Amino acid sequence: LGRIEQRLEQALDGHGLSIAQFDILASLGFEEGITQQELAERLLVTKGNICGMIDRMEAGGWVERKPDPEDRRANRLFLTRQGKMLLAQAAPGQHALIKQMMSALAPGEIQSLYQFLDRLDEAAGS
Amino acid sequence: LGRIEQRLEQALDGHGLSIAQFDILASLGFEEGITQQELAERLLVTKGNICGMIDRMEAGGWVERKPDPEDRRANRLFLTRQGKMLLAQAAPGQHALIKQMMSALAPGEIQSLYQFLDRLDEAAGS
DNA sequence: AAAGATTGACAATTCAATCTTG
DNA sequence: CAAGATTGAATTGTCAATCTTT
Repeated sequence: LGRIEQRLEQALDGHGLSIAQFDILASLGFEEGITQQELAERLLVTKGNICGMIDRMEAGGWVERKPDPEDRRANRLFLTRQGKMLLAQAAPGQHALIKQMMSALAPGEIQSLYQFLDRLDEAAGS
Repeated sequence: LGRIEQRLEQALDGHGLSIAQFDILASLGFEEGITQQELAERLLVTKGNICGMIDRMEAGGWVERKPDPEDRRANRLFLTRQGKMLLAQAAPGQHALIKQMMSALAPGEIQSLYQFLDRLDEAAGS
């Protein structure tokens, strides 16, 4: 399974992005203005991890923390114009790659694959 | 797929082992006396990673570096008695878990699953 | 006290550079 | 020079502790 990740990684490398960074850009592209805590839940990582990731990506000029006007504890996260441009450039390649790799399986096979993985995951949760 | 790894991780946690450490113990249990470079190839990680892992595991008293008598550049890796005991304690639980999770699929389904994953991996390698 | 964020210490990983030996 | 190992910096991740705000 490593080659799949490697391929996605390699495609992002041309844009100067890691997979983790792309995931954050894509998440914020889908719903802007969420808090760091919410982003951590979406991506199934810890608050501490998100905090560090956002630190670097804010320094890189791709995302912005804006104070929540109604809760002074919280930051709301937004893409900068640069971040939106970068996402627009990188996302099509990722989607194309996934589509291309998925085309190695027939639609019914994809469904079976997901079902098998779900059942394995289910068996693990006990 | 995260729950599967989590479950294996959790079972190892009781023995004070991480998955990466267990992989090294299991590798050396299977073929002792290999070099760090060889171990890196088996586990598909870098020499630098193995070097650090062995540093910590040697400090923990689980593995030993012994100088290769015929090539003064190389270290040969061995399990200590403690390492062998730890592996003997931890391995059955891992095997049982994998067997249990795999039992969620019929034999033919397992074969199909591997075939699908192989084909995805194949499609990625281009 | 609980929630949101930050920080610090550590593990595991990569890569590039270096040192020693062959 | 190439091979084996080590080291240093960087990223991504965890967890626990802390600080501010609710």
